[in-house]
Parts: sequence; structure tokens; C-alpha cells
Amino acid sequence: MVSATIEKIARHVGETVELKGWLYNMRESGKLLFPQFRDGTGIIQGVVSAKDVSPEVFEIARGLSQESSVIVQGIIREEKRAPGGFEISVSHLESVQTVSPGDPYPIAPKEHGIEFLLDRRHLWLRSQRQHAILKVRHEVIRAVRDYFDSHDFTLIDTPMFTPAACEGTTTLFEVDYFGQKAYLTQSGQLYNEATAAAFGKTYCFGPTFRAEKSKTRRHLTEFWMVEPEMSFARLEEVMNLAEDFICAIVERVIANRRAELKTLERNMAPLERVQKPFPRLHYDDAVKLLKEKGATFEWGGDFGAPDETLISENFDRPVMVHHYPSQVKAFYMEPDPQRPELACCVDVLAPEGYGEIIGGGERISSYEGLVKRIQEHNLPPEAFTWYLDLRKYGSVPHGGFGMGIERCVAWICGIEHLREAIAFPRTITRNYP
RNA sequence: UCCUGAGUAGCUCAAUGGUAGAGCAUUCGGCUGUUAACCGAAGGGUUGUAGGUUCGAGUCCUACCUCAGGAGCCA
Repeated sequence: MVSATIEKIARHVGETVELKGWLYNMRESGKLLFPQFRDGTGIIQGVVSAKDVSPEVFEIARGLSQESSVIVQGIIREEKRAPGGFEISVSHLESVQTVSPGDPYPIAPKEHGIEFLLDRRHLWLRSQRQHAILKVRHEVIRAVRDYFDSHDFTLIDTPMFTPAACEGTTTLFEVDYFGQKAYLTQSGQLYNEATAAAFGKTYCFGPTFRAEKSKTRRHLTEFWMVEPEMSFARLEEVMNLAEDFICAIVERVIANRRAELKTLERNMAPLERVQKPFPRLHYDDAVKLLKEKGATFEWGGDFGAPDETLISENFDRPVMVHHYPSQVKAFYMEPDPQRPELACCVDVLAPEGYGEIIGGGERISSYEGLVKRIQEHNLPPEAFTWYLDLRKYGSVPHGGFGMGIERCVAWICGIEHLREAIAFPRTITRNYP
């Protein structure tokens, strides 16, 4: 007996194969059953005819409830009437575990509320839409790794436990570290600066944690971030990298995950327009643009979500906004030599209202400059001794950026909420399942 | 933390202050090409919690709880 997967079922037309999976749904019509099977790679309709199988097998098939696990044997046929275009004519069927009708699978093929679904996220992952999103996520992550691996970056992952903040301590998760205070990382960037000085070009990729009390579709308390860092790089090179990187990811997902994007009913036109060069907008000009659009915005502030949408809707592809005022950015941003009140930084705003997916820039390379900033931000200097060392022993201009994986996936999938872009989302109100 | 909205059957939702309802799901019956199949029947309720107003509260009032959307902050 040939074992087959639904994803590659087309190559088995005419053959009798064995499928191992679960009952996705079933329609029945008297002595004819139409079970739909899924195996993790796809969904295929089966047909069980009472005249073609033993009465015992027919009864087992008829008694299957949604998500019962099964092993099915049958001939694969092309069948226009079947969703997906292929069908398995079941000759034998074995139930591995039949879901009890007294406690049926809770996620029926109909609409459900979000709280109900999130409480059953461990089961919700089996549905087509969630499956498609997580397949895209996997493709994005593969593209990210392939991109950096093939551009001479070395992967060096950074710690989750850290002794101090990169930004404010209010947004840090504090943990007890054998009697001492430690914090879950918000970013691997400071460590990336050390590894970049050791290896030239590096990146880290892992979960990050923010204890922000944000209750919006754009926030998770635990999210995955990829952060490249380059020695001897200026803002210009950071922007070039961000642009090339995003194009590579989008191109790769379009090439390999078209079926999933179709399942998600993603409008492909805006994705296909993601080509170099991206528009580059100086902060001054972004403020000017906001004022032209009638927004009440004062120079010097950071953009809120509605501001980002107003800016990005003027462009048909991601837009790079650079040179924000230092006061709204992290302490380690390199000041612009011509205008020290501005930081050599860049945010990449995704189109279609998805907002910031990348933030980055050039880091301060001078020892004195960094000490001054640490003081201004009231950060504990002893925690940054090692970080300051990087400015004492062969300091160079360097920079990089961070990209939030879930924001990128949500944008590419065209989904409303970040919580669907990760298998088990952690938000301010959710730490289960 | 603030603003707005919502909690009724397993799920999604109805119900002028006057007998608690439908569809889906489940069970039983019917149907040999179904497409969220369809047709018939059955079971299924402390209306988020605690008070209050009223002859009478799912409905009105107060407090609290939970969730959702948004703001601030951020990727």
C-alpha cells in the first residue's frame, strides 16, 4: 500500500493509497457519504458508497464525528465535483480514535467569536485559515534565514534573560533570577552590537517580551523579532538592507505560498507592487505631509497609528521614514552630525494601514556620546559597562534594524489581528492555552 | 491607565417591562453526487455576578467581573 499526503495527491491518480489524518467534515446522502479528510498538508473529499464497502466499514464511516482520527485506503481520482479537484474512493477505513458524540469537537464549521476560538487555539490551528497563515509564517521565517545566511550574516542568538533595559523598565517583564532581578529581553540589539564587532555582520532571531499594556490588534506581549546588525554601516546601508530584505521576503512568499494567500483571500496586487526602490521620506517631510492631510501634529512628536496610516496611504509600497527627532527614539541612536536633534534612524511603514514593521538605524559609536545618553535617560550605568566597552575597543560606525515577524506575517496575509500570526498568542489578557 | 461597546442553549444570535426563541452542533429517522447539503423529529436555559425599582425584569437603575475595539506606547 502506497502512503500518500494530500498535498501531493495529484501524482497518485489511479493508484490505491493510504491516507492518515482526521475527519474535517462530512456530508451524507443515504447510502453515500462524503467525508472530507485533512492530514496536515491539505484537505481531500472522500466518497464512501454502501455498495462498494462492507456494511461494517460503512457503519464505521457513518459514525465518524468531526476531527476523529482515521486511516483511509482508496483509489485517487480526478473529480470535478469535489472541492480541490481530486477525490478518494474509499475502499477501507479504520478509525484510530472516534470523537465522542457526547463531547463533540467544539469548533464547528461555522462562525465563532474570537474569545471562544482563542480559548481553543490548540484546536483552532486545525482550521484552514489558521493553517494557511502559519504556513505563510513558516515561509517568511525561512526567507528571513535564507536571506541573511546568503548575504554573509552569521546567526548568533542573544539571551532572553537580561540584567537591564534597552528602553524603559515599565515595559519589562521582571523575573526572579536566584534572588536577583532579571528581565525578559525586549530586543537582542545591544548584544548584536557586540557580535557584529566580532563577526562583521550578524543577526539574531527569537522571541522578545514587552509588558506594555497595549490592547490593540497590533500588539502582543511575546513576539518574534529578527535583528540584523552590521559593522561599518551607515544609515544609508541600513535602509538599503531593509528595502532589499523586505522585497526578498515578499517575493518568496508570493512564489511559494500562492495557494495559502488565495485561501486567505489576499489581494495580490499590493504585494506584487513591493519592489525596489521604496520611497524615502525625511521626518520633516512626513510632518509636512501630515499637516497637508489636515492632521493636527506638532513637529517633534512620534507618529501614532492613525498618523502612520495617513503617511503610508500616499504610497503604493512600503515607505521608509528617516531622521526622527532623537527625543522620541531609543537612547542608543546616533545623532545626525548636521542636525544633532535628529537621529540617524529609519522606520519602515507597511502599506494598507499595517504600520511599522521595521525600526532601526545607526548606533552611537562614540564613548562620550553614549555615556551622556545613558545619563540623560537615567539608566543604571553599571549595567552598561560591557556595552560601553564596545566604544572603547575599536569602535566603528554600525547599525541595523529589527523586524517584527508577526507584523510582517499579518501584513503579507492581509489579516486583521496579530494574534492570528502566531500559534499561541500572548496578549495582555491571554496566557492560555 | 483612559474612552466606547458587548455578555441569553455547546456555538452564532433574536426576544414593546407581561409564557425563554431560531439557525448551526448533538441524537434518531429519510435520501446514491453532496458543496457551511437538504427534509422530519427529539433533547438542550440559575439570561456574567450581586443588589435595587416594579404586581411582574433578559429588558430599567447601581456596583462589580469578563471580553472586544480604540487611545497612549511600541515591532
